[in-house]
Amino acid sequence: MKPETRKDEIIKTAAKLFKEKGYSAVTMRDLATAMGMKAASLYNHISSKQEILKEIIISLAEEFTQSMEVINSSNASSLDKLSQIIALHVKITTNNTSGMASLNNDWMHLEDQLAYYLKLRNNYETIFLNIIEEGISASEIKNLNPETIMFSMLSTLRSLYLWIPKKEALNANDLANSLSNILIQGINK
Amino acid sequence: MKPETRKDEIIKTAAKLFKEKGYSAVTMRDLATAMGMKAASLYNHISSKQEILKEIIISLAEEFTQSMEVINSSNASSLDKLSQIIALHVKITTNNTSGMASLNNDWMHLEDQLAYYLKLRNNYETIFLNIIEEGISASEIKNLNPETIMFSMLSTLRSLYLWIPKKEALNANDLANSLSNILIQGINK
DNA sequence: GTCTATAACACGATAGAC
DNA sequence: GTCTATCGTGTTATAGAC
Repeated sequence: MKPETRKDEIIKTAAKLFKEKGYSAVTMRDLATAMGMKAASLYNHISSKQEILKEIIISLAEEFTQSMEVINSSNASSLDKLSQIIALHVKITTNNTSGMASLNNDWMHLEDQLAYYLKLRNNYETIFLNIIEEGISASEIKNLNPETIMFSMLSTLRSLYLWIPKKEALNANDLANSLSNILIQGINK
Repeated sequence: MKPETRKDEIIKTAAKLFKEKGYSAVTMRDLATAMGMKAASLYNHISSKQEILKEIIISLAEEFTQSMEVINSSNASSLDKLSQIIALHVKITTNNTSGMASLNNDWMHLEDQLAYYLKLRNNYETIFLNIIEEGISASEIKNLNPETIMFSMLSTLRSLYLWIPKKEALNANDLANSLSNILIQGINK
C-alpha cells in the first residue's frame, strides 16, 4: 500500500466539502480551514482548485469505464452483466462516497478535462444500453424501451452516494443483492 | 390565467441557468445577460439572488407535499398510490424541468428557508415510506426493505429532470405508465 | 425600469519571509 | 511546508441620473 500523501488528504477533504455544498460554493479558504492550514499553504501540494476537481472526477470515471469494459467482454448473460454493474456501483460508491457526489454534480465545472469526461461517460452509457438491448433480443429482459430501463437503473445507481452513508449497517454484498432484486424483479408481489 | 410578470421571467431564466451550472456558479451578471439587461436592473424586480432560489424551490416543495397528502388520503391501494406518485413526479417535472434541477441540487444553498424545506421533504418521504409499508402489510408489495424500495423509486423520480428534456417525443402519460411498469413490475421477463 | 458608477467584500492565486 | 501580506479580479448589492 502506498502511504497517503498530503495531496491525497487535500483531495479527500475537498471531496467531502464538495459533496456538502458543491465545487463552486467551496472556497480554498474553506478547504484550508478543514485541513487546519492557511489557503496559501495548499498551493505547495496542488496547483489549482481545478486540479483537485480533475483528480476526483477523472480517476472515478476511468475506473467505471475500465470495469464496464471488463464486465461487457465476459460471456455472462445480460441479466448477470446488469447485476455485475449494480455491484460495481455499490463497491465504488462505498469506497468513495464523496467523490461520487462530485462525479455526479460537479462534472460541468471541469475545464480542460470536460470533453474527456464526456467521452468516458458516453462510452459507459453506450455499453450499458447495448447490454440491455442484447437482453431484450435474447428474451431475458422485457421488451420495454431500453433507454427508459437504463435511465431508471442509472438514476438509482448514481444516487447511491446519497444513501449509502445513512445505511452503514448494510454491507456492500447485501445491498447489491437487494438492489438487483428490486431493479430487475420489481416490487409487485 | 395571470400574465407572466417580469419577476416570473427572471425566476424562470434563473432556474434554467441554475440547472446548467448550479446556483453558486451563476452570477447576477450571467442572469442579467440572459435577460438582456444589466445586473443592477434585476434588483427592480427581485430583492436578492437568494430570493430567486427560494421562489424556485419552496413553491415546488409545497406542491409536492400538498399533492402527496391528497394521494395518501384516498382509499386507493398502495400500488395505485405509488403509480399516482410516479405520475405526479412526471407531471411536475414536465412542467418545470429547470426548477426540479434546483430543487434537487441547490436546496442546501437556501438560507432562511432551509429548515422549512427540510421539514417539507421529510414529511414527503415519511408519507412515501408509509405507503410502501402498508403495501407490504397488505401483501401487495414484496417483503423487501421499505427504505431500499423508496430509495430506488425516489432516485429515478428525482432524476427525471435530466431525462425528460431529451425525450420530448414521449408524452407524460406514456412515460408515467412505462415507469410504473418498470419500477413496480421489474424488467425480468 | 434601465442605466452607469461604485461600495464593500470574497475569490483564486502568488511572493517572499521564516 | 507553512506563514503573512497582497495582487488582481469577480461578487452581490446600492445610489442616483435619466
